[in-house]
Amino acid sequence: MVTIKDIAQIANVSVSTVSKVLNGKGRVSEKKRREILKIARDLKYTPNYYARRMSSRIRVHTIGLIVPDITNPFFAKLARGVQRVCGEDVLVILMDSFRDLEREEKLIRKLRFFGVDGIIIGNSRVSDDLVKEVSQFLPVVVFDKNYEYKNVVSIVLDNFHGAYIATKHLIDKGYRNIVHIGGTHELYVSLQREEGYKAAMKDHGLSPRVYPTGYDELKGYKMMKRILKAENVDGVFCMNDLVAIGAIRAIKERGLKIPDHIGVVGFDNDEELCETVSPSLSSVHQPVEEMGEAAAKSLVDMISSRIRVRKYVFSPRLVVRESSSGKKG
Amino acid sequence: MVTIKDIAQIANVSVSTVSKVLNGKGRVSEKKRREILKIARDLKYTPNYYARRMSSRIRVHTIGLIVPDITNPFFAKLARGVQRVCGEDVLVILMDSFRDLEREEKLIRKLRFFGVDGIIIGNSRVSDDLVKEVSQFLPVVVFDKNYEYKNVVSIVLDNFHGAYIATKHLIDKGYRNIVHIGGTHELYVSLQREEGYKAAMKDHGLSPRVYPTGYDELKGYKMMKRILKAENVDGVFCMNDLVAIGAIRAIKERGLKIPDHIGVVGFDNDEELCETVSPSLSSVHQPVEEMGEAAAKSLVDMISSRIRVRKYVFSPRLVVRESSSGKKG
DNA sequence: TTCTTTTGAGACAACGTTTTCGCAATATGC
DNA sequence: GCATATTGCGAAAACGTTGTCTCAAAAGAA
Repeated sequence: MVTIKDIAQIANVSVSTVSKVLNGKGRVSEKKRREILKIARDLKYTPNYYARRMSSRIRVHTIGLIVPDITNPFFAKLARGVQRVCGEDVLVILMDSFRDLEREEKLIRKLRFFGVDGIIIGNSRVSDDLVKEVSQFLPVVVFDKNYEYKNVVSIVLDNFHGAYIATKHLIDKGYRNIVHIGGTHELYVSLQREEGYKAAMKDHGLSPRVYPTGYDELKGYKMMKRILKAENVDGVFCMNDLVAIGAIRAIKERGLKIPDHIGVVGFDNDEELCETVSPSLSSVHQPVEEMGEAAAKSLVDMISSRIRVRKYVFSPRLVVRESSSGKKG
Repeated sequence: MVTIKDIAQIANVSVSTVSKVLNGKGRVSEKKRREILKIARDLKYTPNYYARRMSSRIRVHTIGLIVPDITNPFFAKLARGVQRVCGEDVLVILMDSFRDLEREEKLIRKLRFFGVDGIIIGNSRVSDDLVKEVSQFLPVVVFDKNYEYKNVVSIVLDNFHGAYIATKHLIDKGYRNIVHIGGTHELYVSLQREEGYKAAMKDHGLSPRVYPTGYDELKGYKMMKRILKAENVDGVFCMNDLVAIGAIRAIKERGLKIPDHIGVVGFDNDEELCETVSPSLSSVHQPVEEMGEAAAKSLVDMISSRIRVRKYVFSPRLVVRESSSGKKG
């Protein structure tokens, strides 16, 4: 590798002079400046980041982003948002923990070991202890959860509101017997969505019925099948799109029409999924990319210890498609 | 930050001794060893990666992975594969170029600037010049393209074979008037898939008909519409799943039944997509994760200058679903 | 006891930069 | 022509490690 020394030797100057020229600092004569620049170019010199980082105040920030599953469009979008704000001076190290919490812990330590300047944790299931520990050393951004630790910023979606507008939309479209297929409450968001649903139902004089289950297509399918057997339903608000897709399958199998007999609304608005399924699925959209952007920005703010916001709250909006376009008959 | 010096001071020893203990090298008395280890733990010492990397032979490798769109399941899976092989001693820096070739170039330079030890380029549209330039400094892995440069490894899928078995499958299922909705040939793979299709058709005494278009759902939809107007078709082999989804939409709109009247097969086997669309879509599966794994492994091999393979060829397999289950009537 | 070997530990250079300081040489002001 | 200000450049320390080399002390062999 060609170093600053090599350049200095060829140009017959000291390393300090070369460094000054390369960084545009200090005073160097125009003549030498040109000469040194030319040599550097000819030699295809690239500064050694590691050395540079050692000797000076860092000017380039590295931030680590850990997601439980990069294959999940939600996290892919998050990653996009984070990367979008990162110009020349920020490097994002993206890591996939494969939904394995133990691996996630390891990765976080690995990031620390590799000397990142801050960490964004995409998984809301991460343990509080870990967040506490890491935030002692580095600024941290987390999602969907509030922390009171210094050095931690929370980015949350107003899940309550999202669930509320989704439910209200079904009511407005004429559906009345609306159930909610929700999650078990180990995910904080599932609780919030449930509450939003309940509030909307109550505000309109309807009685809420919640069916907790898991978060994937199969869980949604099975639960919907059970519900159809058990009671009279004409509307379903699901805690996410996957569950909704499962529910749709169950409803179709039963010979019922969507949206004529039953209206369905999901959550997350995974476009690919929502547009592909038939009928296309209405869903609550999270501004995921924007949330990722906010995460990166606030992390950089913390790193350079500028103003610090403790919490960002984003508002969801409803994307209406065929699956909830109104009851008939 | 706590450094080795701090530990040395507290333990009343020299930095060299601390370093030896921490690295398990050299001879240190059991008593001091314990003492130093304890202090390091209490102080939550983390070695400075940058300093370490400067002074010694590197033991930890960083590899950069650039993908055009992390939101695309294909590249997300690739990223998974790459990350799967990376244990303690390898760090993956994943970057999304947002389908912007200029940005991609910048990112590659950025990676070089950040001192990665090798680069995996996920985008087969990358310019040859860039690959050439980068490979002068770093080992590079590319996909779907062959290079003769030293320091470059190619990982390719046998697209010809994939297209061949997909087409043959349609023929075996009783379809005869099979068309191919392909890509424009700026993507090398599109050419290969087209050739595979043609070969299968000719081998069975059928005449191939190729309709080149783009790579997304809308392009597939429009082209299929045109085809249905223009000629008598009972089978479609599409260059990817997105195009196939578009074709399915056009076919359904026309009032034709899949697979009864027309059989459809896609390429890439994006499970989420293929299983969600109705009828579910048969598709040629690429072992993407395995390819990512191979990429990472061979890159690490090159970095540590062990044996070097110039090219890896992977075989696709067909996943049969409803959309091609046989012609009726 | 005396000589040799082993053990434990510190001093110091090196890695490639940046940055501060000092000092000549030149330019400026009177 | 002298004092002062400015400019151009290099020497050297520092960043946190690792690794080599040296050396004293302890242990072993005679």
